[in-house]
Amino acid sequence: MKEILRQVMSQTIPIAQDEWEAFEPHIFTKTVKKREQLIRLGQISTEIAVIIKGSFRQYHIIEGEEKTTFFFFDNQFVCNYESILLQTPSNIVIEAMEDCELLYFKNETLQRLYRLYPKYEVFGRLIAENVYLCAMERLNTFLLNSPEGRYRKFLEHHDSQQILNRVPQHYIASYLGITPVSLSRIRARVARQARELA
Amino acid sequence: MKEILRQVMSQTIPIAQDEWEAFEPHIFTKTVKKREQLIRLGQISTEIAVIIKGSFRQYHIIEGEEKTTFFFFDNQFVCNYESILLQTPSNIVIEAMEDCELLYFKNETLQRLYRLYPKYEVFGRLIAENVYLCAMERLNTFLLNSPEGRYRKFLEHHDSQQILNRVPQHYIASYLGITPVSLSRIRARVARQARELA
DNA sequence: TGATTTTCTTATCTTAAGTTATCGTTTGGG
DNA sequence: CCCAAACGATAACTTAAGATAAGAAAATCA
Repeated sequence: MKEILRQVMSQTIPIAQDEWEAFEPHIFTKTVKKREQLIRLGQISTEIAVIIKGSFRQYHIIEGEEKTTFFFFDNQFVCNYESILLQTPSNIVIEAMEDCELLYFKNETLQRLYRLYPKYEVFGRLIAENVYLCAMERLNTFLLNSPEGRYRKFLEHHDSQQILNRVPQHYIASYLGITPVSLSRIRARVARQARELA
Repeated sequence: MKEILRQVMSQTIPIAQDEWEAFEPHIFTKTVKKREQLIRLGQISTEIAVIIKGSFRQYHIIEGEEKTTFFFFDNQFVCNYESILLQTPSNIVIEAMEDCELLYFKNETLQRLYRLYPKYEVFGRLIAENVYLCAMERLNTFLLNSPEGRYRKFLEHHDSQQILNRVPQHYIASYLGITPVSLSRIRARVARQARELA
């Protein structure tokens, strides 16, 4: 089971046996039931997890409203990266959308590995670089596309599978920075245009 | 002069004398005239620069239109981080808004330092983490605020000084993801509301 | 300096998103 | 199994942003 984490990590950089053995004992498992919160408001994050099974959404609470800003799926890391990096209280909630199984480890474990094995420092950098690239790609969809354009891109990117069928539509609307009503209209418009083409 | 780079770097992590001496000979200076391009479309980036004096804007070209997506000012790093990380041709232009003086070094120099001194690897990670946090903060203004809200935040954040007086307004509009006309209206609205309060 | 270009504002019109409400449908809990 | 709550589509209305154009002010430059 823990091997899954090693596999996920190996997507960025291969981990040697001795490096893995230093890490392995500090990896634990956890299950989170649907609607349970993995990250709570105001809590300083200390753990980094990988999703074995299930999915999460991240949301801000703005004037009493939940604004869904991110999704996490199988084989992805979940954590409040900002809270971990800055050691500040979380301004977001991360909540299970399905029953989930996780592997997790303490950030202090990672920090220790940074000092013991240069490889992990490289790993840490590659993760940060990767996460940056994702954030920029997302930011660009806002800078360069209209709401309808964002929805179309979203469809291309997450083609039917994963997200689309597992995530309530009003969460997706929030993710795209629009209201549920607006997304519903955009969907109708896009579907109509597709029909007219055929 | 090169000391400025050391100071900027020291904001993330202190650089020891021997570490600095390994780096220093590989730092060069460059001047860029207003409207000259530091990063060109399609070019694979190899250099990382720090602005001693002046400012740049970054833009995409979408259907013949320039969409300004970022600004760079004094004491900031300028580079096409994405192109450097992925070794892909640049899909953006970075252009001087004023006559600029720069320090710069080759990415390969940094890569070599990564291998020679663990400290630089840490530096690389901290930069990536930092840049990620900035991207997220920017993304959140789109997810959580309306165009008017984004303009208000922008005002708070860059309070009169720096940007506001050095940057043409239609670049700022683009940066906020709206048209120049729309920004002009928002400004009129905000100004009117401020007057009504007084 | 004078001419040209760029920049910003303003107005009009169009389009699309926000708001609120209604109505089936689905989901989930008791 | 039933009831309440959540969800999605749709409609009516309001609000604001996009597109286009015109004119004034500022910056550029020859």
